[in-house]
Amino acid sequence: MARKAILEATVRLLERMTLQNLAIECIAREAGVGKATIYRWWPNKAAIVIDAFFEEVVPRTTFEKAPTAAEAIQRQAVRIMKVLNGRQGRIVAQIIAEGQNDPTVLEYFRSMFLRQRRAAAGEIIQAGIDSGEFLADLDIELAIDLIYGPMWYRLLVGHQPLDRAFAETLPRLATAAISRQKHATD
Amino acid sequence: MARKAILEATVRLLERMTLQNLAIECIAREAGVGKATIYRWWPNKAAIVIDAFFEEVVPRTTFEKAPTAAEAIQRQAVRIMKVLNGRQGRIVAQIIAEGQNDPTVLEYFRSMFLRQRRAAAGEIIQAGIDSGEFLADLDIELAIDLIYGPMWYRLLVGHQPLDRAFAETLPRLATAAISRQKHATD
Amino acid sequence: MARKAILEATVRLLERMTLQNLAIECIAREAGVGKATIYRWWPNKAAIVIDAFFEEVVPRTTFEKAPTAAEAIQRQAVRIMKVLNGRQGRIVAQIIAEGQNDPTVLEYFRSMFLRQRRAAAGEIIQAGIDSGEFLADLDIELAIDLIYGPMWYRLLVGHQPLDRAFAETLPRLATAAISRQKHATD
Amino acid sequence: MARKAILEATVRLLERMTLQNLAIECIAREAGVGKATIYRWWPNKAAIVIDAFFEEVVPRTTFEKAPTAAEAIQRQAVRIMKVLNGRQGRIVAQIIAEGQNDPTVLEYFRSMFLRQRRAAAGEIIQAGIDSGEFLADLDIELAIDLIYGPMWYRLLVGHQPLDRAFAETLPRLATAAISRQKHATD
DNA sequence: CACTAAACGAGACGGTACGTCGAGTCTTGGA
DNA sequence: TCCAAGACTCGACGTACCGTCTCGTTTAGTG
Repeated sequence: MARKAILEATVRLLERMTLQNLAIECIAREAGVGKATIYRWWPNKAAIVIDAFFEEVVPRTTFEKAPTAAEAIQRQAVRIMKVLNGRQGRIVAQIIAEGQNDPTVLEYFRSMFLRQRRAAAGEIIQAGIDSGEFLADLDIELAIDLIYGPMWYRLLVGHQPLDRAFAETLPRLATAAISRQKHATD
Repeated sequence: MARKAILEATVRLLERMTLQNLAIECIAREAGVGKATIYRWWPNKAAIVIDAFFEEVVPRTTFEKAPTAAEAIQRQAVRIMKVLNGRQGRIVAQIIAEGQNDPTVLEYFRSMFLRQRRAAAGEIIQAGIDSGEFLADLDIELAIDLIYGPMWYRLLVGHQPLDRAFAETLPRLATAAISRQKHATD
Repeated sequence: MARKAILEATVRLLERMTLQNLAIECIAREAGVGKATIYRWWPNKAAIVIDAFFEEVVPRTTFEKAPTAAEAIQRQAVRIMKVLNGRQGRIVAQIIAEGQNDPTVLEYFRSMFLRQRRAAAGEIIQAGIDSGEFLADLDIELAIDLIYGPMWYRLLVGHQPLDRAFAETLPRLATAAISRQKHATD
Repeated sequence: MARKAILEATVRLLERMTLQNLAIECIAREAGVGKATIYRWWPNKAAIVIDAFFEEVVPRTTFEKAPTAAEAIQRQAVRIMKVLNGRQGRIVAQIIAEGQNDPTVLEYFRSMFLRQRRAAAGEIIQAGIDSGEFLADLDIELAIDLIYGPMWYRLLVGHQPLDRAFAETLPRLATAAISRQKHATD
């Protein structure tokens, strides 16, 4: 099957070059495949990369059990940050970059990557609300953005590192913001 | 001066097309200028756009006086969000996108745009710390990211709108997280 | 039978496009046939066209009786010219064009189309020689070329039209050249 | 100048391959030139070949002085046939072939190659008419076709060789057809 | 009458070339 | 002397067909 060869070639090439420089002709050559075959199956470069990325690279990082919702979030955040901090983070960043010029890329990225993760995070937060740990009238979407937004910000703008200190302090502050205790004193 | 004609042409063209599609040949034609002249003055497309953007477009949005630091942040956040939500937001997003493939673009963007804004925000937060409004041991950089990160996240990933509700709730939650009161009950 | 569908599709397509533009994929689609089936039966495009052309289109124009050989030639020339002057002429021209790059096409064309016609013309001329109408030592092949060459020349090069005046004057001059004495003294 | 390199490369390549197989990419590579440069100056392959052919290859074969018009034609015919019989003949044949699918090619060919030659031949014939050697009411265009048509016919259809016998007998017969009286009856 | 083998449609596949676009460099002619 | 104008090489784009090659699926012909 050509599909597999193409995705593997893409992964191989992404280790050496950026998505921007990654020509479709390059993938075709590396995979030993005709360009037409690629265009038959994918509408654009980013779609290939997203497929390649998520079929072969991404570990399906999920939330693990934890005593409190805040604790679960904390652990997940550390794990996600580790991923974003490496080569995979660079790839995701470039997919988002590509998406700024092509809304379908962004949509594809959201549906392949973001949706599940945000849904999972949403469940944890909902559980926290139900247990009285988090604010009752919390906007869940906003809560998720509060936790993960700063990570993406640093990943994409690069003004500060995605280091261990950040990985630990950020979710602590963010979960504090949405906890009931804080609301009582507000 | 050719420089001015080029920047003006760039601004004019950016109203009609994306940074990605904006060819240097296009700018040269629009400005009535030789391509070589452009290359003499700027290393790449994004540099032109950043110059054009910040010389002619961006209003130097600053913090206004407010009774509390939280209040000042709140107002500034609303104002920034309005900018990001329009055409200028799309341009900034595309500059950041360009930056994913070229670190110098990102660095140029940070030094031209981000640095001052973050410094200004930092001063407000520092004032809040000094007045006892915010946590004494606060990591200022992280505090700034907590406030603005979610905005950039939504701007760049587009999973949720940058609407009025978001503009008001986000800074409230974020400043709550860094306020002393919350720390006391934690 | 697929063969018939293919030839009919070819004829149909040739009414709309040139042989050059006639893709085998096109024929396959139009005929509702797999490409492999076409390749099973014909070595190349021109072979299909020649078959299609001679099975379905060409009327087997033959010489009719006439009082003199010159007269027979005259009538046949007029009839042939009429054929060459229309769509069929264009197709033949394109077959010959195709033949410039593939000798087998040319050979196939000669054996399918030219041979019989030249043989028939040769018989008439031979009869004219035998009857003393034409020169005794006449090179028959050359005589045929003298009569038909100018027609093909105009068909293929298009510098002058294949009109009625040409159709009548050409064979008169040509047969005069090969007659023992000139007919009209002009 | 790129133009020269392109034409030279074309000539070089035509010694190894047919016009049909001659890809523009090939010419560009051989000439060390960008494809765009070729497209800037020529509308299609055949136009390049025609230019290349007539700038660098074709000797400007002209009529030489001769005692009679028939004699002048005879000599010129032999010379032309020599040219058509070799590699140059193959190239011209392929240009005409190309022309069957693109009228502009044919027109370009006529204006670059045919026009002058036919005009020169026309002058000789006119001189023959004026001197009383040829028929007074002769259609000159047709006369030219009568002489050269058979050559092109053989060149393009290949049913008979363009040999010495043909080269000598053809113009003799053809000029006889247009003479006021037959010379020798041979 | 069932079974097999061929011929078949559909279309994926690796290729080659197409004609276009823009990048970034280099040359020229007029102001 | 400077610079617009634009020619130049280069490389990738996305498309069109090429001719080859599986795939099932008809469809005959034979056993």
